Amino acid sequence: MGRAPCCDKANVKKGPWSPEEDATLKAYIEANGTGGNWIALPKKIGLKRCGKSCRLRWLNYLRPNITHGGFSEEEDNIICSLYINIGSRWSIIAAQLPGRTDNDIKNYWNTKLKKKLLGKQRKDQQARRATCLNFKHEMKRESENYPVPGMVNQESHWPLLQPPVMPLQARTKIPKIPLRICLRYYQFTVNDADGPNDMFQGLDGLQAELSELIYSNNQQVLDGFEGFYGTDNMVDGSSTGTSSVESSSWGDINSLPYPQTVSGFEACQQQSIPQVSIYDEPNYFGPQ
DNA sequence: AAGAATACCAACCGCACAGTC
DNA sequence: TGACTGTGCGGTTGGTATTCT
Repeated sequence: MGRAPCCDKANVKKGPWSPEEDATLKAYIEANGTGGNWIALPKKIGLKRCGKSCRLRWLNYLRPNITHGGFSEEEDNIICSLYINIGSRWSIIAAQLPGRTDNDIKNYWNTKLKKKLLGKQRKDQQARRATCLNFKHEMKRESENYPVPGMVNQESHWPLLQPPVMPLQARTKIPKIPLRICLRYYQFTVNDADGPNDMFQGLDGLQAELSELIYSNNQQVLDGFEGFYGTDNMVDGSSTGTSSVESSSWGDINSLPYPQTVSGFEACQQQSIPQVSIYDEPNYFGPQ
């Protein structure tokens, strides 16, 4: 037996909201608030709408101080960085952009930003490939002149080719990392990227938890890439499921799996990210 | 000018979580 | 402790607008 539906589907209107419905809902909420019960609200004000639909309409459209469209470069960078670090947690990303809704950001990402980044990523990758090839040729010449004893497989020493943007379809299969950890990791990798980081000092439990989650997460990220792009871009055996990531430790930040995945977005990372203090946001650091 | 293809975005759906009883 | 319920979230859908051929 499934869960009872939240409303009587047969007697509920669907589709676009009329200006009258908008006005009714807006007027009521502005005067009385939601009353803490969205399910009961439409009945109370005579709207033939599902409570969830009312909530969505209010949050995404009727709520004061909503900005639609016209995303700035700075907002692009914030979205990009947060997406890379915490994935499709749109509500969290929206919380960092005053006036933006999660739905807006989600739509913006899916329709524009993703394509924009993919285009840039392709360009960057081509450039990197060219640089890498030149470097290989030089090294080859060098090694012919000065062979390195004991170096069997030089391939493993070439710089990593950065994987492209994670396809959404693949990402959806990734288990969610707890919010508390996502946010701290975001702070850790983005806000503190420039200097020595002591965020995890005294947080051994969190560190271990994150390490484990990031690792398992990354395995699936890699699997996703493999499936989507083939194994050509995979490096040092990661396509077989035994990546170098396995030996990642927190002792060396460069060995973290996420920054490797992330670093293809230098363009984003190098932009100055505002020091958003997620910790100040009561919604996110309530009792966890 | 018209039909097809693509882009955009509002809204829906279903799941997970948290609170309550 | 487990069932029930409201809420929030994220993925997806479908209608409309715009661009392309």
